[in-house]
Amino acid sequence: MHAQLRITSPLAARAIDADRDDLQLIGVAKTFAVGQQVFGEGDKADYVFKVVSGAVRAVQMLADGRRQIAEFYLPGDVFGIELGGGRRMTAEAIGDIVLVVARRTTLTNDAARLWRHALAGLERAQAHMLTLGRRSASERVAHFLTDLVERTGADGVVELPMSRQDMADYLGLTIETVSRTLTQLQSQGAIEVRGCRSVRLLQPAALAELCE
Amino acid sequence: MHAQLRITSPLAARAIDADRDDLQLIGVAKTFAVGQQVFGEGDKADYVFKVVSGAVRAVQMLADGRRQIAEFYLPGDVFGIELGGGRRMTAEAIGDIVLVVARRTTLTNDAARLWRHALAGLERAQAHMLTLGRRSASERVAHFLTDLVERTGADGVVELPMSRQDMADYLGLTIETVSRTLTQLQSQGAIEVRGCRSVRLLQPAALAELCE
DNA sequence: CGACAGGTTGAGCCTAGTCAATGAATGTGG
DNA sequence: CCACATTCATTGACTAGGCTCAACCTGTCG
Repeated sequence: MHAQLRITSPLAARAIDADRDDLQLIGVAKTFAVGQQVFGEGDKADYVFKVVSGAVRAVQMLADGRRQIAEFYLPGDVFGIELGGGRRMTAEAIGDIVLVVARRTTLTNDAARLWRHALAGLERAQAHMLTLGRRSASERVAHFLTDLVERTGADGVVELPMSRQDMADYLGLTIETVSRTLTQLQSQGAIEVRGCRSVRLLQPAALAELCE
Repeated sequence: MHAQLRITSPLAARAIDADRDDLQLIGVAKTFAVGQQVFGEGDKADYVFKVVSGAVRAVQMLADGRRQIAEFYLPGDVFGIELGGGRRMTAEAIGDIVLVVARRTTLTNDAARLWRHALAGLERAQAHMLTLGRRSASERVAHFLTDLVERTGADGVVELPMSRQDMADYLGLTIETVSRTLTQLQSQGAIEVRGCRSVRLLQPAALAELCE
């Protein structure tokens, strides 16, 4: 169940992260196909990753199949920083992706550079707890879209890399509720759903209001 | 709204954390009264804290009064590690507490020691997301009690430092649901509620089953 | 073009929330 | 020490938001 982390193309150009100021992640590029596991729960946490292209989901499962997505990682995001005790999440590719992979040990001297990524992750997790614990379905969806457009959105258009099921499992809802909520937001004129993987925000202010 | 962090008793014995191996937190002891704010949302994040006695809640609020408690900090827990951009939480004393307070700058050279605390916090936050997103009321309460007894419980008795409202806001429920769930678990013989601040776990196995 | 996975819509149900009343515990002043 | 006030917890009746189950639709790809 462990995705092979052996570098598949040792001759590939050694990828040095372009965003040096952010994280001098010296590693190698690696490609994963749709649905492929980057790492699984219980694996040794020897590597740290940075998304180059595509999106990754961090998944937790209950025995009966209930699923919670803790986070989506988009291009530029660093993930996989953990204590030694083994992965507590499964990370899977949503669509085909390219990551930069670096040994954790390589970065030990460089730990300060990972510091902010770890703390940023904590902050996002805590913010998401508020959503999961206290927000209504429409607030959750509005928050999700607003967050995505801030992270990736060109001129208010969000290209959703993930399925409805992924959205639902991230937001603590069902696919039906996500779908109904999108329809409802559309009929209110707040968004335009143009194909199920693309949403345009027509009234960002209306959505922002739902966020607070 | 910012709790005074000026040290109130400069002559107090300089507290060097007993748990050296864990975190060499060299700071001063400081006392807070019931409900007193340790720090508030927006404050500068200049200090790091460790709980000596009592319990602390980390609170997030929405404009309309909805409240989410991201975490409870119990004796031994370190909290308040954040990026520079200001507190995103309010931390409040539950009952009278004693903390050890250390300047963040004091610990910069010592950052590696805070590393594991930050990552442990991230892990706890991610685990809690699963609870908030995907578990039923009885599963949430069972999880909460099991967690507490692991962290503090002597022989299966949990002394709850927090009110029902705090529990509800941590679990993403209402006080009524928390209360009803406790009653229900009691009538199932899983727990014994002995006064509203003390619970004895009679069938930890039954609770553990609800946790997975 | 047909098949299939993924998405939407509808009907009914159920869990947890809301509103309200009662009960227990804690604190204060006479 | 007791009476009272106040806050917190429990219980009940009812409501509602989101879930379940099921049918239908859409888009994608061979």
